[in-house]
Amino acid sequence: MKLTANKIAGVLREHGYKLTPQRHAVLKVIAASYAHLTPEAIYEKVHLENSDIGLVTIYRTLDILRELNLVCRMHAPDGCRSYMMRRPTEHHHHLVCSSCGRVVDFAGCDLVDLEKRLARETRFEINGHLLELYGLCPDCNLASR
Amino acid sequence: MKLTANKIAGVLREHGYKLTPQRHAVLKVIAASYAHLTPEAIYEKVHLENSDIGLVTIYRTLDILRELNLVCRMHAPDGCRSYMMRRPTEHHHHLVCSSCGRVVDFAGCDLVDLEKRLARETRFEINGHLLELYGLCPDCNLASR
DNA sequence: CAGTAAGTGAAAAATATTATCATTTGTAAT
DNA sequence: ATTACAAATGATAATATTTTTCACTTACTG
Ligand SMILES: [Zn+2]
Ligand SMILES: [Zn+2]
Ligand SMILES: [Zn+2]
Ligand SMILES: [Zn+2]
Repeated sequence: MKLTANKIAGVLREHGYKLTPQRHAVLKVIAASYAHLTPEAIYEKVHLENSDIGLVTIYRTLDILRELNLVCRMHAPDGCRSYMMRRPTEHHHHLVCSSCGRVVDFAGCDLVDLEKRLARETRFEINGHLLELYGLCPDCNLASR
Repeated sequence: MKLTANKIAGVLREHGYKLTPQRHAVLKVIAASYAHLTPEAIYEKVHLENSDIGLVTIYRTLDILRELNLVCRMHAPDGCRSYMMRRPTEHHHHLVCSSCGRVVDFAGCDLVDLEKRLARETRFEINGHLLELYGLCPDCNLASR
C-alpha cells in the first residue's frame, strides 16, 4: 500500500486543502482496511485512537477524499453508502463479500458493446454506469458450510 | 401495458394480501409512469386523486409490490430508492435518463463471462450484481443543445 | 511569530425510514 | 345481508441518516 503521509499531504495541498490530524486519521483508517466502511464505521474506528473527532468531520472529510479520488464511494449489498481506499487509479468496479465486506477491485467491466447496442436501439446518449458484483469471499464461503 | 385490475387483485390474493383502494391507487400511479418514482413522488401523485393515504402506506405497499415482483426497486442517478412498474418478467436492468427520469428496460446484461473470470481469479462465489446505465434520453439530449 | 482563511465540534435542522397502536375495512363464512 | 376476524390503515412517535449553522480553533503563509 503506497500511501505515504507525504503523498497525502501533497494531494491535499495541491487542491488547497489543509492537512489536519482529523483528515489524516480518517485516511489512515480507510487505508488500513480491505473492506468497505460506512461513515459510522469509520467514525467508530477513528475514535479508538482519537476520541475528539465529530461524525460531521467524517462526512466532510469523506466528501473531500472522494473529490480527490483518494477513496471510492460504493454501493454495498446492505447499504448505499460506504467507502474504500481507492487503489486502482483507472476505471474499475468492486466485487464485494456480502458477509465480511471484503472488496476486490476489478477492471475490464467491458460494457461498451452493450452500451453501443443500447445507444443505437434507444437513441439515449449513455454517459455512465453503476456496477457492483456481490458474492461470498473464499473465507466466508468455507465458514458457511 | 397489460395490468388489469383483475390481474392485480389476483396476484395480491394469491399471496394472501387484500386488495385495498390504497394499494390500487399506488399501483395505478406506478403503472402510468415510464419514469422511476421515489416513495415521496408516488405519495404526491397518489394524493392528487386520493388525499387520505399516508406516506407510511406508500412504503408498506411498495414493499409488498416489490415482493410480488410487480415493481422494480432501482438506483437512480440521484437517489438510491425509486420504483418502476416491472414490465419485463425476466432478469433485466435499467437505462435511466438523468434529466427526466425516463427508464428503458433492457435484458442481456451478459456479465457471466466476467463473473466466471472473476470467480476463477478470486475464488469468490459470485451470486448477484447491481447494474444501472445512465444517460440522456433523446428528448432531453435535444433540449440540452 | 502574527494574520487569516480554512477547518472543527456541538447542536440543531432537515430527510428518510421504520415501529407502535388504536381504529377501520376487506374477505369469507354464515 | 350480517357477522367475525385477521389484515390494513393513518396518526404519531421513534429511529436513522445527512446537512446546516455558527462560534471557536488551527494549519498555513509570509
Ligand atoms: Zn475501488
Ligand atoms: Zn465500468
Ligand atoms: Zn425494471
Ligand atoms: Zn444482469
